[in-house]
Amino acid sequence: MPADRSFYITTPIFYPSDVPHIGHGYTEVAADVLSRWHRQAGDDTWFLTGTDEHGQKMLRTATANDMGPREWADKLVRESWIPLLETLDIANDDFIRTTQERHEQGVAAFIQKLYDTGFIEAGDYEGFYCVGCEEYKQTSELVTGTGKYDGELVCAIHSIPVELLKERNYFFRMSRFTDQLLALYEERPDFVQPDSARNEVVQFVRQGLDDLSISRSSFDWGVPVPWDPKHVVYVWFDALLNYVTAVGFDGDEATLRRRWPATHLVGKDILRFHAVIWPAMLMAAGLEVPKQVFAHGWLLVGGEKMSKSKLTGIAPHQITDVFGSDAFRYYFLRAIPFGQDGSFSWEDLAARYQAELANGFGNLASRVIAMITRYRDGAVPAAGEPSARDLGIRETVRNAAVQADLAIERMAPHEAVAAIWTIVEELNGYITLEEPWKLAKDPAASERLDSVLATAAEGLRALAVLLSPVIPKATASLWTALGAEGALGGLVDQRLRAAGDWGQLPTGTAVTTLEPLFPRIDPDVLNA
RNA sequence: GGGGCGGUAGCUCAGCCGGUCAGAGCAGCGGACUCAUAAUCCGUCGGUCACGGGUUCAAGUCCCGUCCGCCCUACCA
Repeated sequence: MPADRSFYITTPIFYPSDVPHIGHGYTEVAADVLSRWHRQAGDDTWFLTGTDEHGQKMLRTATANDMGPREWADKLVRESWIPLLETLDIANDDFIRTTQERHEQGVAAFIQKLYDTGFIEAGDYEGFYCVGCEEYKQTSELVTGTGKYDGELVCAIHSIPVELLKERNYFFRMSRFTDQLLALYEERPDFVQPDSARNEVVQFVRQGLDDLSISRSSFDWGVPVPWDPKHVVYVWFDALLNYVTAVGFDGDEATLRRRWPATHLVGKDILRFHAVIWPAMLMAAGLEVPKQVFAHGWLLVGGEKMSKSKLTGIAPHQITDVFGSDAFRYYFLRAIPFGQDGSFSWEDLAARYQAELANGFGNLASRVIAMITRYRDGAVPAAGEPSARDLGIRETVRNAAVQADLAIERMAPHEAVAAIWTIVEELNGYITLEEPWKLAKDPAASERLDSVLATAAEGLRALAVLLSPVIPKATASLWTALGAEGALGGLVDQRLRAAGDWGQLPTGTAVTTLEPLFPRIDPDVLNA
């Protein structure tokens, strides 16, 4: 694989009026780990996230809060969304807001291009419109209201009355792309993943696509339609374009060529926008479709999809305040097969923190550093002729590195972590079998003790590198304690695809005190 | 109503094209050990694989039906 291959990954851009919960956090963390891995592997990596700030709903919540929409968005981004990224230790390369000039200008150029080439035409649209959904509803999507709205037609989702509107709108001729899209799904089975998501999309498109109304004239919070400024661009059509406007669409061809196409991480609920509408838009514009649209699962709390209305919503800081950002990152990537729904519970989180991070990895680091300090004055000794067991450890490390990289390649970070964790398990077993504390009492076993400690230290070196995309803070501490920076350079500069190569930590490297990487959590805190 | 995905040990889940597939981790229990965050290592208990039929020499594994759950349809990642 060429070292300079491009890897461009995106999260959905979030709607600022939402309150950040662990579902948003999960998406961010997944994208972050994948991008950190690729970046550290030497790929030309770009990780984009951001916010979706246009639309009628945004305008109304801003008005309700006595603010202008832009001012309102600024406040939410500053107070909620940027802090979310900091809470989770997210290393995104860019943060796009749909109210930025670079985006609005790109949207205008894109829609003008489609208009000029006949993919957008004017049409009349009349229908029931739900303000909450920001979209027109079919009558089958409406129910008869009760209580305050007794007898009125109300939206089935929001339970508020719909408005009968007639608009002279502009339509995107999406229906023309039905066959091309089906061919795309057929030719590139990986375009939509996992398979369950792909099946849903294919079934949906087979029923045939309608044209899509992509402008609104009843309010003005959005990107003006260039040839008819009384209209603004429909918020989804606007929002999807962030993925290209952020990397140079319309103006910076070199950057666009360098980054695009992207891997899109999305939640299952917005799969259609990304797997149907978005590629159709790109086809119309003559741009490449995305590399992949990957729908991850929902977090289930108490067996049900996490929900604000059911009070099962959990704010990311509730977890990081107790366990730290590394634990959040590790837990969600390790415990949930990427692409499937996953159960979250505090009990499971606490159990894995204790068993895997504290007792497994953290304690391993502590015991190795402690023994090198105690038996060899803190200097990593030189290994002698390797025993079969020593060679076994080397093999474990090599395999783990290879398997982890392959797993990341197929969007299976949970498998990558599991592969890396075999090193933790093997190394703990190795130390128990070799009993270095006994070797230390026997002068004749001195050389063997050197080998055992050197093997363990080198194993830690590999672990620090391989785990750095997942638990960057703990691995940075370990890297420092190993004294590796002087000889090998910074942790994030270590090449992941070479992490399994044996013998990188030099003899004589001075280790230093290591505070517990994952200290035990006071049970009283957990029960609080 | 239409579509998708599930129902396997107390818990979370592996089990691809049918033939050691009845498994893993955690929890529980017993033992070893002491370098380490009362950590580690070894052993062990534990399931009529939702239910009822069917195909087959052979079915968690395929087919039909039933029940239950979740999701999409109907923009909370």
